[in-house]
Amino acid sequence: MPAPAQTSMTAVVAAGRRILEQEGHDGLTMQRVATAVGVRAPSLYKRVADRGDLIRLILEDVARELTDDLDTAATSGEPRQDLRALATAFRGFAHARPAAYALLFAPHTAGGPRQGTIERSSDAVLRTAAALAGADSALPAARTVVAWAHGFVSMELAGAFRLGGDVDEAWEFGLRRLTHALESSD
Amino acid sequence: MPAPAQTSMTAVVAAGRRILEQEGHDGLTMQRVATAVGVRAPSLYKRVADRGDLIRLILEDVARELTDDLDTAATSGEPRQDLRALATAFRGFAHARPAAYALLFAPHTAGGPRQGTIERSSDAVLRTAAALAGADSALPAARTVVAWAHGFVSMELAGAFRLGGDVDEAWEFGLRRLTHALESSD
DNA sequence: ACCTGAACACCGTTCAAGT
DNA sequence: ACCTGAACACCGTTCAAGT
Repeated sequence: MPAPAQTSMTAVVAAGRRILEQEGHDGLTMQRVATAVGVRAPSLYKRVADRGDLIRLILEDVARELTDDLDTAATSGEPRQDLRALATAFRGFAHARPAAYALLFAPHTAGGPRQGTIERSSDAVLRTAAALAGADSALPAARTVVAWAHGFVSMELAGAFRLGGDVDEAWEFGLRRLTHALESSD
Repeated sequence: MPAPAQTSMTAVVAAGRRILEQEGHDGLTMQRVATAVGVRAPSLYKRVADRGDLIRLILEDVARELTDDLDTAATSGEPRQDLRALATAFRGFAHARPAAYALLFAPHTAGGPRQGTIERSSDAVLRTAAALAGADSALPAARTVVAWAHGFVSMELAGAFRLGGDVDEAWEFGLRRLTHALESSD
């Protein structure tokens, strides 16, 4: 006689995301997730392989959301404006979901996101980089701007800017100079 | 009758660094450190307050080492060459000690490095940034280049560059363009 | 088919007892 | 003064037993 399902993979992942953001990576325990969806911890193993698998599923979910934000942002058709919109959306996402963001760029113990997820998330940035720096330099140009944006935001979130000064001003400075740097040929 | 000391804070921190690099952050357990220095786990609490404190001590040690590397690198007096040397030293450190590097830029649960450590580590980059971008823009310019370098290296170490292409070429591209971008006034 | 309690092998940390 | 075993409150995970 089958026992009725009390939860679902979708609910488990959603609860995981909520707990990740509220309690941090270390607070994301199987027991807490289980309680949140109304079962005991062992039952979670009917939905996910293990904690690493749950984290990977959360990761895919977060990546999809960031990709949607970026795709929505880069629509002006004017490359410099698109780059600014992409950077702003990127930073906004990180500020709104710091723990999810950190997870996205953390070294992945178990495989990380699937290749398709990576490609889809890179698309808008690559298009804008190509428009600014030329098709031949699109990949290194995209890597330069993403490296800058990720480095800036992750240092900001980690509290690494501790010499005073205006952090927003440094962001604007970097964005302005980088935009210019990608445009100019060397 | 005092029991003879079997270890020291210095030895505990050194063992911690070795284990961190070999076993990763999660493998850095009190039990493993204790075994490495020849005592049982409870004895470590005579040397460090708790695991967070041990991590903070390791962090200070790692920061001092990176700072020394950077100070040694930026000595040519020619700003563009110094920037290249700083970037190369920074990336080299991260490649040689990936786990220590990740710790350095991770959000710090317990306080993080002391302010003096931060200031000393920023010095060489700030001087070079001032020489390139002018004293008024030194801080945002330094933040831009460190954000780029950290973002690049951390993505590289996390395996986030998964669209093929030459990663070294992207590093060179970014360094060249950024150097130029910091020099040009806006 | 899914859920559960019990169990196992780990953690970090505390503390009384030894020397 | 430092070291130790025992203990506590947690983890993730497995599994036999329930429905």
